[in-house]
Amino acid sequence: MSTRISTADRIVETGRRLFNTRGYAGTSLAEIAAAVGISPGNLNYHFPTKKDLALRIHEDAREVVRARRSNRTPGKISDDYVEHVLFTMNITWNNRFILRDQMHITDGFSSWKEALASDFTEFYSLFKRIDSEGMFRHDPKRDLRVLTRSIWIVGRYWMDYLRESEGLEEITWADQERGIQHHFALLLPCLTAPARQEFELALDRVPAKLAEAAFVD
Amino acid sequence: MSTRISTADRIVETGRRLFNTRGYAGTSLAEIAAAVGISPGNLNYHFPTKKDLALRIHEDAREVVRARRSNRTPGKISDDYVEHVLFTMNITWNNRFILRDQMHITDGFSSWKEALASDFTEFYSLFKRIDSEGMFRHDPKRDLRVLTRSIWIVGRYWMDYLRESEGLEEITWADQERGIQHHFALLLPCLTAPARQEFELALDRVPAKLAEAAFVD
Amino acid sequence: MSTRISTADRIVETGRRLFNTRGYAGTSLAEIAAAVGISPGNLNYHFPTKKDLALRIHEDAREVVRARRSNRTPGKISDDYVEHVLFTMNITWNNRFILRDQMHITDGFSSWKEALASDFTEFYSLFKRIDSEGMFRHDPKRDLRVLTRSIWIVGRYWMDYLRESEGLEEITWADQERGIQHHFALLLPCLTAPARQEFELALDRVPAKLAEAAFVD
Amino acid sequence: MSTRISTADRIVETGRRLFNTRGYAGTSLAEIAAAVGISPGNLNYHFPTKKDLALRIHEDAREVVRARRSNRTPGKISDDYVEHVLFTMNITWNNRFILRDQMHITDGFSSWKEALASDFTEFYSLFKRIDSEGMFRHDPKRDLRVLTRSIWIVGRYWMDYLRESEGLEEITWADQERGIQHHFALLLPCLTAPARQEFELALDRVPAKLAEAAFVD
DNA sequence: ACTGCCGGGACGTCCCGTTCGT
DNA sequence: ACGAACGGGACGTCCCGGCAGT
Repeated sequence: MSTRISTADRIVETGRRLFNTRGYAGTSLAEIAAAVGISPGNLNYHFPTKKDLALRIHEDAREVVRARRSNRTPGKISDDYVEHVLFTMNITWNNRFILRDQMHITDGFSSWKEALASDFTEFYSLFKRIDSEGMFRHDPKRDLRVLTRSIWIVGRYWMDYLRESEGLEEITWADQERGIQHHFALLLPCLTAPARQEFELALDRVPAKLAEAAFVD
Repeated sequence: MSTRISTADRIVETGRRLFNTRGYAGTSLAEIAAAVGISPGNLNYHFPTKKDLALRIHEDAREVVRARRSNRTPGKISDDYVEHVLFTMNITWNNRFILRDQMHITDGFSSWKEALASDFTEFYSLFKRIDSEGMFRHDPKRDLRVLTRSIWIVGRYWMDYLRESEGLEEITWADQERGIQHHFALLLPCLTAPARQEFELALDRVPAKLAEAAFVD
Repeated sequence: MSTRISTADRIVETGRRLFNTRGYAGTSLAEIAAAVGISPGNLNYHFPTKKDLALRIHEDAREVVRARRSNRTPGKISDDYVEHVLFTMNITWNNRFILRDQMHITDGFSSWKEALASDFTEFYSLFKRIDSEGMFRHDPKRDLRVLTRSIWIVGRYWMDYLRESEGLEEITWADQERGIQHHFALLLPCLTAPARQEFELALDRVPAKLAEAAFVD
Repeated sequence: MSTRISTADRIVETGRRLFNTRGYAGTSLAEIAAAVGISPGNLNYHFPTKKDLALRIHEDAREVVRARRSNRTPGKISDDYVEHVLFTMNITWNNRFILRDQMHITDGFSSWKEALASDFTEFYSLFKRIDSEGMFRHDPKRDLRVLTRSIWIVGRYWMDYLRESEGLEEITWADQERGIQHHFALLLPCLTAPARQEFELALDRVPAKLAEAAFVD
């Protein structure tokens, strides 16, 4: 509520934004300091090393993931599904430099890989709920794990696709909605008719929940 | 024909490999020169500028795309499909730095984005062939373009997924085969029973064609 | 009298120790503050400038010299001799950075050179006492001043020798005793037999006086 | 003979001179580059690291010591003695920063301590020659090793003494001659009358040999 | 075609000294 | 008296690009 933000947080925010758009190696600390409006010396006071700043951004992101996981109460499967997809898309987009520039900041970032893994696990449990609720059409050949991973990949890389192939730098709600629809294009053919309807309705219920999403940029 | 490779080509190969693994900004010309086994001055003789080298790599990649497109004769839809997926996975993986480090080398690389776009167009035409051959199960709600794009994304980012989530740096045939299977996990639920069988058989016919794929690393 | 040491004094002690071991230019104020357990800002409150701290250390050392000179009552020549050597060895070792790093802190340190000079003068007067008491063997070629200076140098640099050639960082009483013995190896050949005995006995009387020496580290 | 000196050697010479006068930590690479008349970038080409430069200077000095040791033919004991003292004084003076600034460049410099040790060993063997030639006056209490070390210290630190106590920065022949005389003030009282005369004459024979000494500054 | 050498500049890091608030 | 935060500047390192020589 307070408009006063600590210098350290302003650095973290600016750093995350610049690292995302210009890359980790392509962003100089001088640029960050200038963008924040502080001196390079002061930046060094808060984050002695460039990697320290990256690690802090990384930990903040992990904290957001942890906070969501503990504060969440399960609801309708379709709502949970949409919420999960939106959250994953956003958190990965807002911290995309971490994965993109892994090679420069390898040490200490292994946990982010684990974050991806646990995100997939959570996504997979949603599919098992769908299955246990009998919403899948009968298909003896279906490998649920493979199907889940394929669809998960679409969610993970949807925004990268937008940036690379469509040249976007700013993400709007419409972009996210398209992401959900591309999800559904894969999921819905596997569902029974009532289940399809249920999931399509879930998308309409989303905007009201949008505020809960971890929107940063 | 000759086993002797020109210095320029060795530079291009080494540069592509290092740019991919260490990033464009994270790779110094001195590193490339050392990896090739030549002096930095000599590298400068062949490529006056770092960006010149990147542009050359880029053009070589485009040339590979062009060559495939002109030398290709349509075959069975299922075979063409598998071949296309493999080609796209490889060409994008082998030149992933171009998209990843767009921000540093913006000028002259827009054409690579167009290459991706035309690749999608080609992929989309395959789906239209599948449709015209009546292989799709009936589904009035299907948006073919959206479905195509979703599945295309899985192919485009499959290897990025392997690197990020599974930590792979070297790609084997098994990894590519899994990529195809994740494709099929999405495509097959939309097909009629005979079409499914046809596509599953196509995968078995692949290894013989592997040599055609643009394998580099 | 109180066991409570003022912050300023703790800074002076820590600074002297660090300047000696790591060098003046090689010791940052942040390191000193951390070693003392205070904030850099507080250090700046007590000593506005790095050189101010160095000057304070310097003055404290000079004060020790002055205090000894005024509180001292002459005794036996041999006892006075040993006491002087010990004092000189210690005071120069404990403040060795002052001479070593002269070049960085030239202003205001000329007086320390004068302190050395007057120390030599005092040492020389001891030799004149030895001479006037008829303890020197007859030697027409002896230049008393040159002899004095040579022996003085051994005392001045004994501990530097220990550090450089023997790698010592901590000085024990045994090390100082060896210093005295190396003194005697030069002095005794010039003395008469009874004088030699007298000086050798003086060394045994030392430990009781040890507390008087300016032991700091 | 040639007036053309390689850039690397000019850097080494200038670096040694500046490190000696201003200290290792107190000399910036920019200063050295400016003094040599080259760009900072070029300096980095020849010596990637400041420590690399220091190590090179160090090795050059060790090489001088090795060269002298292998090219030397023993002569009169008195001449050898004077030659050794002069050489040691010069080599330590010309590279005094190495010992003074040990703390900043600890790694890889342990060999210099060994150089000091072997220099002392050589000096000690001279004393044993003096002894075996019956030049020492009879003295049952003499500990030859202790005497040798005491006198060695005077030689090792004579020039440091000149700088610290007499404020010298440039060394002349007169300064070195005084160093020898201070040596003799300690050595001669231990010698027989003819031996004293022999050693005193040796000093007069020196200037002709001066060119052989490793004079650098 | 290839090398050694070089200049200029940028970046990450460090450090000193100051100020504000308690 | 003390600490958190800050500004400005310097230093070591690195890197790109160029040029003379062969």
